[in-house]
Amino acid sequence: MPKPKTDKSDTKRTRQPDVTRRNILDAALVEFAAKGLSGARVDEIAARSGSNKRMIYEYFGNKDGLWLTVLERAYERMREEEHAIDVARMSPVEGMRYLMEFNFKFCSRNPEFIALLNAENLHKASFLKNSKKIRELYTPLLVVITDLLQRGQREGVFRKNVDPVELYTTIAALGFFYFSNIHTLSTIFGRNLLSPKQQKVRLDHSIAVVLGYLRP
Amino acid sequence: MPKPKTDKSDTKRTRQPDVTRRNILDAALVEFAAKGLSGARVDEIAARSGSNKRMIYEYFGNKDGLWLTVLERAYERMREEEHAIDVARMSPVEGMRYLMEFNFKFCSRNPEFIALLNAENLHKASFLKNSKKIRELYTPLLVVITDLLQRGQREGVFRKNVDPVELYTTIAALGFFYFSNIHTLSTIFGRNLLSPKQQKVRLDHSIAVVLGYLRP
DNA sequence: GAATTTCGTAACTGGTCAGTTACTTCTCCG
DNA sequence: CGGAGAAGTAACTGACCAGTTACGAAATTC
Repeated sequence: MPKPKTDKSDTKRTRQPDVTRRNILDAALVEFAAKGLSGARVDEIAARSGSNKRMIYEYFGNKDGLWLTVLERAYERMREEEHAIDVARMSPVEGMRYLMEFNFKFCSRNPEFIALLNAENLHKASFLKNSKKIRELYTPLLVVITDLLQRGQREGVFRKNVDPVELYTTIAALGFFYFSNIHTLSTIFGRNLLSPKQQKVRLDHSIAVVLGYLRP
Repeated sequence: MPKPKTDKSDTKRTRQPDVTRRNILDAALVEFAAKGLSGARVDEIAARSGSNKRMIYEYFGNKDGLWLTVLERAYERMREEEHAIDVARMSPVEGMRYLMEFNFKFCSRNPEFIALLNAENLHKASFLKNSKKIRELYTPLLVVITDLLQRGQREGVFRKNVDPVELYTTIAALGFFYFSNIHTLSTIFGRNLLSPKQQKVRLDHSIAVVLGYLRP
């Protein structure tokens, strides 16, 4: 037995500070999203990350620092995905439809993002307000919407005098709210709103609302 | 001095279990809304209520029991306010406009309700699901919307084939989301969305979206 | 007005948890 | 190699907190 190196799984055991860092952030995202800031347990995050408490405090200072980093990272990810959107070649109506679908499905496949935002709003966005990165994350979706609106108005397929920020908020609301409140809504309506079928119904309706509104 | 009765403020000091109960619930609403379930402190609730811990455990069993009661009470209040709505004499368009305004302003003036619902959704509505009262609280707003839709369709001022549940969800979303995410949105947009001016802009836009969609 | 029940107070208990520390083990680099 | 420093471990600390208890004070009832 010259070099057993490690008893653990056969992952290579070289130094990878950035991998460890990422593992911690991944674990923290899950834990924070499931239990909120005060409900989350640092020990649990350490265990789940495969790393340990000491590293968490080494990299992130304290629980709050970890929270802020997780939050910023979640926004960054969303921004990255949004950047990949290209509706320049689509017709305004087509583009708007695509945009709403993207937003809706993003919410559907990122429930942790929803939970994180809700928790941050509970704290009156006090962490986000102190973030240095926050100014960069003005969402690109807004730019795309503005462009679509202008083209649609020029072509006469959209009504005039639509404020892009308001429309953006409306689109965000139509996606976000459904998933944010999906458990209480499911309980009250006695339906499982998480089912793909119900999700499709909801998305179709949302698109119909916005496109119906945008008619000249 | 025949009967000084109490050294405290001149509130009467007779036995009033229901008043004490209500005071506790009021205090709990504030604390829970501000800090969530796990963040809230029972000691703080006891202090704020003017009563004490012992009474809390006497009336509500434990922290979770208190949470559920607070939640049910919040829903009941909403239902009561909704019951007072009477749009029977309004035109469909007028009625719909009034309904959206009511919903929006209810969210505006009940931020604790918003916070409570978000916290409950974080817990996957596990408390609400176990509530015996839950079946009663199918919101009356839904009935009113159904009626308005039918009348509007008969009169030819609303489009056909609108699902009342979907429209209800949309209206709820347009009010709820804005206030639920008001802190992160304010931070990202760099505006104070809590200001009455911004609120009016938002409400007007929301109404325009729904009425615009409903056009035949 | 005594007995009984309700209400209030404050100290206590047992457990939890964020953050620290002392110490060991591994990895990297010259 | 071998030394320096990074990564890992686990025990520890001190604060906090949900829930309990023991006891006293007040109020209702008969």
